Amino acid sequence: MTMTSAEIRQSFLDFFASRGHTIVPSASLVPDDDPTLLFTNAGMNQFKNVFLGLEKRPYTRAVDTQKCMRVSGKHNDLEDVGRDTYHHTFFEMLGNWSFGDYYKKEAITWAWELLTEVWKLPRERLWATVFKDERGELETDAEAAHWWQEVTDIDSQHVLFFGRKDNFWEMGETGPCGPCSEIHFDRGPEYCDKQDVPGHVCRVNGECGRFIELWNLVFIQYNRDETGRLEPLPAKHVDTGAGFERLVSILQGVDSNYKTDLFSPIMNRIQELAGHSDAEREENIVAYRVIADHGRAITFLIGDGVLPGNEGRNYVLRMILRRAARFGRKIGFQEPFLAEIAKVVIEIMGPHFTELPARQKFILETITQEEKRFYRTLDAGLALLDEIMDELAAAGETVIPGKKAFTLWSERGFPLDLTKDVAAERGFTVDEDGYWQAMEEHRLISGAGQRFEALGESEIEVYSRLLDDLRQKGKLPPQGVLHLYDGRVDLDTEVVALLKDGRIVTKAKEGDEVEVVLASTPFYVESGGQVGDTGFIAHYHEDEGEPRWEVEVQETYQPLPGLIVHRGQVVAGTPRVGDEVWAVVDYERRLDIARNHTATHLLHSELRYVLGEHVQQAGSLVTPDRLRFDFTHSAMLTQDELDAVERSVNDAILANYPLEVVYTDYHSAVESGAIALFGEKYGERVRVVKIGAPEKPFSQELCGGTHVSRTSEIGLFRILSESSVGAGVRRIEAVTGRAAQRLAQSRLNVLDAAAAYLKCRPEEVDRKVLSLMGELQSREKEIERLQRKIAQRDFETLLTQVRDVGGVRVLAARVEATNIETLREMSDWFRNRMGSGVIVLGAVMAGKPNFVAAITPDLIQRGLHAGQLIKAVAQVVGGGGGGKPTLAQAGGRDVSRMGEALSLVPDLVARAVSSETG
RNA sequence: GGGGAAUUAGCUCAGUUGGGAGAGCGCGGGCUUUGCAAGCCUGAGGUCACCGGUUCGAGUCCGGUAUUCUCCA
Repeated sequence: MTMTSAEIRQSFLDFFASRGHTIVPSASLVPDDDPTLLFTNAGMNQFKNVFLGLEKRPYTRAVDTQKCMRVSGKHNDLEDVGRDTYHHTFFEMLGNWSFGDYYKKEAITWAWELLTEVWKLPRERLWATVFKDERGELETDAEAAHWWQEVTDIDSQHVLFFGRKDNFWEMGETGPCGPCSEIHFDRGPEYCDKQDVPGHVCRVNGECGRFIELWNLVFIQYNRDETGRLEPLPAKHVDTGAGFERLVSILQGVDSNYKTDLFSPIMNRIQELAGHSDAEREENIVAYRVIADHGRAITFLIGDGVLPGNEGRNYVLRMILRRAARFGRKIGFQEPFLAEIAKVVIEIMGPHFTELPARQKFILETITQEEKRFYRTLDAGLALLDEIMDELAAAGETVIPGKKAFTLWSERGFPLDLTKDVAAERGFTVDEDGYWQAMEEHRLISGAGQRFEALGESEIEVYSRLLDDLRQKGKLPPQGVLHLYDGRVDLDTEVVALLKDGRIVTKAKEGDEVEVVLASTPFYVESGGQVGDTGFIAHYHEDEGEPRWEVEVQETYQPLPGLIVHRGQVVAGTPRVGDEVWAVVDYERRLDIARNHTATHLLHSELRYVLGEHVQQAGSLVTPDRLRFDFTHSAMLTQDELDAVERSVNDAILANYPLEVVYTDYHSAVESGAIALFGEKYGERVRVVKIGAPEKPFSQELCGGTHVSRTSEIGLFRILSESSVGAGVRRIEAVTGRAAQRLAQSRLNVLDAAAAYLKCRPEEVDRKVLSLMGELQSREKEIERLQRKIAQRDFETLLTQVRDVGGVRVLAARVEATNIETLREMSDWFRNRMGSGVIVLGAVMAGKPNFVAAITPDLIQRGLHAGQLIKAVAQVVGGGGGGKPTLAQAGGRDVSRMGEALSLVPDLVARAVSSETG
């Protein structure tokens, strides 16, 4: 009786739960607070700070299945996915963890027990590896080897020793590390894919597919310092990882991950959609695998709040999605189909990863939208490719240069295989060598940019040591600084630490910039988009009205969980560690922030009501002055929509809904309909802010921020702007309360003033302005008409100055004109009237001389050229010019010599004409 | 983080050594038709993304910024 994948996952979690482990939910695929990492790529990511000793958890034993993505680097290459049966972009990593609790004995015992007794894998097919340094520098892991023999009934011949590459695990250049012990499974000789290689012998850590690694038990016992030395750790940890998909394939007895029940429903759905026979499915198996694998990846990524975009992780998502779409096209899909694949993924994985069904509509819409975008770029690329081929065909070529093909790819995202296909239809080929050469050049130029830079660890270490120290001395409770911001704005407490210029000090003096750590604090710490509080920390002596010392707090932040730091300036006295203080928040400012924050929730709720449930928060900023709310929506909001949203928010304010804050656990909160945000990390206990009647809340969100107690306190809500942040994300900025009142007042004052100037009622200002603008426009036209009339009159008198130069009618004159267009127009009249001739007109515009020269086409053949003519004229006034043979213009600097310049024209014409005849 | 491309009328886009800002669709008015689809005539609509530089002169050349697209890491 084979187990389903869901049963296997659950049995893993249950097995360790029954041995004192806390079942921990998978962390998001988007690592928070770790800029060195594009995606969560291993089970230990979320515990990294625990291993580093920077963070404490309420448990010492944990078990989980972690969502992981590997798209580049040593572990995986996107291009390989689909070619074999076991590489994936998205996968689950099962793990059990000990944080300074049990160690090698238990880890080995339980792993063996689970594999052989619960999952009933035959022990004769299991192998274990243990660390033995090939350089002899590090200690052999005799302890692990001992326990393998002692607590398991593994065949003693099946315990092997391997060196650093396979059995020593390090997190990075420095940090926690240690030996590991791997468990391998022998799938049998029929799985060997190297049988035709001479001299090949199947073995553990060999080249072939017969032995595969099932489970890695890492024993963290050292810390590697900057000099590369290994220091034994006081607390030893266990970090294990078992690739879930591979495990399922073994337990279900299939030879490919894609044949497990994690993938086969997806593969079947692809076949159904494509209308393929079984033979056709086998022919296109690589495409099937790619679509199935990538389908899972994109579903989970979007489920964790990643949107397709053009940089960083957003770009990776787009790349994976488009790769899947491309393979889909290859096997015959003509329109977006990936949402159908995602539906199956959600069906399979939804029961355990509940964020998927909760976000289903959004996930599917996002996928289809991006797929459509991709089809559009393909269309654009096709048009461009056609153009390129047209040009080549005209030149008698049939090979598309590699560089052109690469440009299609790098600028339009148009893939090479498609270029080849389309080219072949018209009998063209592609210079692939040139393509790869261009790709290499591009890679060198753009890939030379540095990688992500690691954060300054030293700063963190100062805080980390400080926090440990304060806890040990009992200055702070185990959970750290008490954060008592909820519902209060002041409290009495004690200074437990002071920092100046990043160093721990015992006192500070007036004027110093300091960081103050208090035993408890009423200051809200920047979080969830809400800015931190400002205010004062002051030390009073009994019965004295004035404080002995006072610090003006400008910023509060949390460098580590449990540690809250107030940064500010000492405005009076000398603060000392140990002083009793009164910490008080700037109340008015806190209230302004609360108004904006509550209004943000109302806005979120109304946007979903007005625009639809696809609206998801994509970011927010709440300050005392204004609020900014980013959300997913594909189109610009119309004025009607904005009006509707603004009106509904104000209606909700007027309804004077009460607010209620409740603490509950994450799952029941989400189940009762509370909105949780993408990419946010929530603990088990969450804070829910409900607006409206408690039994039927108007809005409920998981939120740690500060709020008003009834909506009417918000006052007025007014949208300032609506704009775009990126593809599919819009931004609304708005004000409330005092800021809205100030805005309304100043706007109305301006309106009143405008009405007074216009001598009309404020309600009529827009109409009045429109009619004035209309009038202004018609007057401008009238002026233009009159100017033309004057010009025409001047032109008539000019005609009397036409001279005959060698049989050519020539007119050179200075006129009054305010723009170059008038000069051109006059030259048109001249040409129309004379039929044949040369005209050069000059006028002063903005204090500088300008010229236009025009020559009728018949005279061009006699060697005349307006451009050359005017160049010579302009030289006299210190300028230059040029143009076409028939029409040219020029400018200069010296107004006083304009007459002289124009007087040259007859001679110049005469010379040009005579050189032609002579 | 880096490379490349794009940004011109409400929309889709032309604009080739720097020298008259254009087309199609859409919109307004008029004509034709029994009516409709349409056709004909005519009109309005532009800070050529923004800022700076070169030049007598910049949609066009150079530098920077913003936004969008795209590739590499």
